Amino acid sequence: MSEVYKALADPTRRRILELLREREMSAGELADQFDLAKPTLSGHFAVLRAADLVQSEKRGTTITYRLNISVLEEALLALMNGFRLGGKGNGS
Amino acid sequence: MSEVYKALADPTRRRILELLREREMSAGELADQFDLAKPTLSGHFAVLRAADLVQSEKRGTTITYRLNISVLEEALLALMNGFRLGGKGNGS
DNA sequence: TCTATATTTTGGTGATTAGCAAAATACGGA
DNA sequence: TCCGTATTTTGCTAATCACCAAAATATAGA
Repeated sequence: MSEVYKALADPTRRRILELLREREMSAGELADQFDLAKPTLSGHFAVLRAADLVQSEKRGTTITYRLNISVLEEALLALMNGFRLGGKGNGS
Repeated sequence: MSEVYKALADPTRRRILELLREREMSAGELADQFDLAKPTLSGHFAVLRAADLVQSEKRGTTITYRLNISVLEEALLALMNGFRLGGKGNGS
């Protein structure tokens, strides 16, 4: 669970997650959105995978990444609840 | 704003925030809750202050830390909204 | 002014991290 | 099997980070 926070700490990774919110994308497509070398992005993907924030599917020579929205949601809700932050009302 | 995520990435700092949710505490009181040297905690306080997640008030020789709940709440809500995560319904 | 207490600042170390180039892997097609 | 494309792995460097001991700062009280 702590891996989620670590994953979110990096701005590039947050941007990757935002991009994946719109639609799933291949590793190469994602890499094109950044001014970074592909191995660098590949490392970021690995961190996001380790945190289970994204799922990957390999088709042919291409790897498609998809946002694992439930993990992100649970992590943020856990944090909100940990601090008794209800926002729009948490029903308690 | 990005400093908030960095601040939340460390488990010791998250624990400090949880402790401050219960009640405000002095630097020394907080330090006693951890198995870490005081300068280490002092560094964590500085990170939390830089992120504006805590406020400090000096009275005599003692510095009292208090949770800045609104900053934490705004940061988490911003993240939730950024990912269109409503949780219990975001009224849109 | 001297001492004790509370806290931060300084200076240093070891671990982790983000970045890159180059090499390796995996796959599809000729 | 050989080639080209997509992606990851490896090996490295520079920067950041958590941690500590020791020194510095600030305040209260004798």
